[in-house]
Amino acid sequence: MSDLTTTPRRPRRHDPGRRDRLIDAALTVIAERGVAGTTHREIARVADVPLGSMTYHFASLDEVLAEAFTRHAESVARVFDERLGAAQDRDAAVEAVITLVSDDLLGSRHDLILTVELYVAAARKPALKAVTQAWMRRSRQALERHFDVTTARELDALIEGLVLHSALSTEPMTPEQIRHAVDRYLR
Amino acid sequence: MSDLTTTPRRPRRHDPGRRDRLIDAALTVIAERGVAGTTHREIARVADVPLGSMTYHFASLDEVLAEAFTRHAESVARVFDERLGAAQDRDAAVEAVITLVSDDLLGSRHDLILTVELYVAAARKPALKAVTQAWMRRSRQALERHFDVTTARELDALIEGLVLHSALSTEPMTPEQIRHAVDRYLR
DNA sequence: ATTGCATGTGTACGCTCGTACACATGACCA
DNA sequence: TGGTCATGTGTACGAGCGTACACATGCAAT
Repeated sequence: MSDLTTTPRRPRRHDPGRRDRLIDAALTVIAERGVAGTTHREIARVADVPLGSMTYHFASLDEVLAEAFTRHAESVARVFDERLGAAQDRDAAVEAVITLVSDDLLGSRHDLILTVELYVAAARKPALKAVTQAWMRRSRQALERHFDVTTARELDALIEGLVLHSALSTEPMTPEQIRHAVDRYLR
Repeated sequence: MSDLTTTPRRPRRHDPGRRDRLIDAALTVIAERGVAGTTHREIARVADVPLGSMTYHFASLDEVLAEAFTRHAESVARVFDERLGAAQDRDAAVEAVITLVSDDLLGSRHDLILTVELYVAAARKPALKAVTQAWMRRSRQALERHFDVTTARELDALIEGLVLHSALSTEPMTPEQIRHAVDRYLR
């Protein structure tokens, strides 16, 4: 018992990669409390670092948000690329889309919420609008490896709708229902 | 010049329907600044009433949000009902859906933003989740007047996707593109 | 071994916010 | 016409926020 009267002053030091951990912590906070509830103090608490560390690593809270959402978009886009890149023909691509929606997109409530949070945040902050648009362009290009331009765009919209609709409903669509919707549209 | 030294003390009185005006002002503020930027003070400024008037008419800020979003959902749902109710056969219903998306939903950027804002807010506040779910149920029932249950649900998702996709893109889909997507799915 | 400097830490400042609450006033009813 | 009270108004308070900044510390280069 030595820290009851004086401030403890943490001994912690030498934490390489802390900046990365802070970005991950930011994503956790955004998913749990929303962008509105995301503060320097809350991120620091989750990452278990002092408040001062935030202002050292980031110039502003907007910078944190931009880096966090960029990481999220990159992560989802990579899965998109991989699934569609592995498909050899159109039928396989259709299966890839079904798996993508059922497993990858609807499988993680965390990612789902992050996506919607990004959408509204992008409506106000230009830096985030750029992130979403780059993401959209990339996923549409991935679809164009197997489908014509018009189909790719429409399919992209359908995917968006299926995901969002499921996310907000009390009874999310089952994999069978997803398959039915995609099949009906593509075959 | 008599109000430079002392507080002006507004003479205003007798403003029936002020509560309604405040709810409308809240919708304006939400659309312009987002739920996060919606405060008692900002709503009061837009409606040109003193701050104290907010706490008189509403028990909390959440109550304001709930009433505002309920009004928004009701307003959109009514248009939905009207368009589909007027359709006499399936072909007319398809046209109604196309008009609905192209004109009503995509026509108003104001309403579009309100809808997305409602979606994320509903993820945190149970009262708002109830609002979105009642809304979804109602629009699906409107579609079921002309389409079978499965088609109605899938069509609802497609509409959601088309709207959201257009809302976030730099180049929103044209009415022709909307028509093409809906036609492909329904005919 | 010394020291410079990137990294890490604690705290203070000014601001805006939701909410509470005391006071004003005029429409309506007896 | 006089009084009541729902409605309208101004202001204060405590909390949480972003950010700035002075101080600590140990790795690396000399």
